[in-house]
Amino acid sequence: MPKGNGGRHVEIRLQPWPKTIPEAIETQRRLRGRIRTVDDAEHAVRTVAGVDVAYERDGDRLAAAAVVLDYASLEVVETSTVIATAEFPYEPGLFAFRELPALVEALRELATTPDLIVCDGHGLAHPRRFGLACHLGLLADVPTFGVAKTVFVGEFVPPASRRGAWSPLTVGDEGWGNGENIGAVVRTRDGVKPVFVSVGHRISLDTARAHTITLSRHARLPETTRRADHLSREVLAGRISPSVGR
DNA sequence: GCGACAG
DNA sequence: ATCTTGTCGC
Repeated sequence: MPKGNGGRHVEIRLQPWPKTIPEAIETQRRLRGRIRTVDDAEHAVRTVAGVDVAYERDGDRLAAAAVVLDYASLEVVETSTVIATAEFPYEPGLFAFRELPALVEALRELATTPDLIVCDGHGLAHPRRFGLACHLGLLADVPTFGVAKTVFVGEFVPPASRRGAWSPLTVGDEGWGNGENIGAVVRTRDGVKPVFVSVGHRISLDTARAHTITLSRHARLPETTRRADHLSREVLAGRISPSVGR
């Protein structure tokens, strides 16, 4: 019965977490088939969470933050932060294996299960169609999508300069419109650089794009990632104590 | 072979 | 991601 709302805690298990590049790639290939790119039957989104990780310039300490907002007011409802150590090197295409352990820890500490999670990075717009947003969506079994600041894979035509304008992000398209659509290049504010939106899990691209516009009411990036980004940096800097770790 | 490469 | 001053514009 507790689907989305009213749920108690985000339940996630990491199972044997990959330690090597080959293992990580194999894990993505094994899990990508489970991704669902359609909206859930129930649409109501009352709470939305943003997640992000801040890194120490030298050393391997990191701070992960999960911020839950009330979708309608964009007011903070709850936050959770974790100080941890980076166990996986940054590798383009495998960056979920570096950030997810800490993010999952932070999500577990939340008292409520958000109806949606917005990730800082790509979902399907990934070399193997399994970016961080897809991976987190599957592990948490919560609707997710990613909003990245730069393109990773795919081609696109710059969208018009007005807020709301967008163009498809495609791959395998040599100019004849026969490629596959892996995301959307969205202009969240008039005249700013566009962001790259792609589905994570249990959501459609159209819905993810609509949420991106709604959540980017005050800036180029969604309020969710802005809040999570800021909080993770404050915790890493020691100006705010983490709810987990020390 | 060479360069590119989410954060 | 992180390192960095000033600067242009609403």
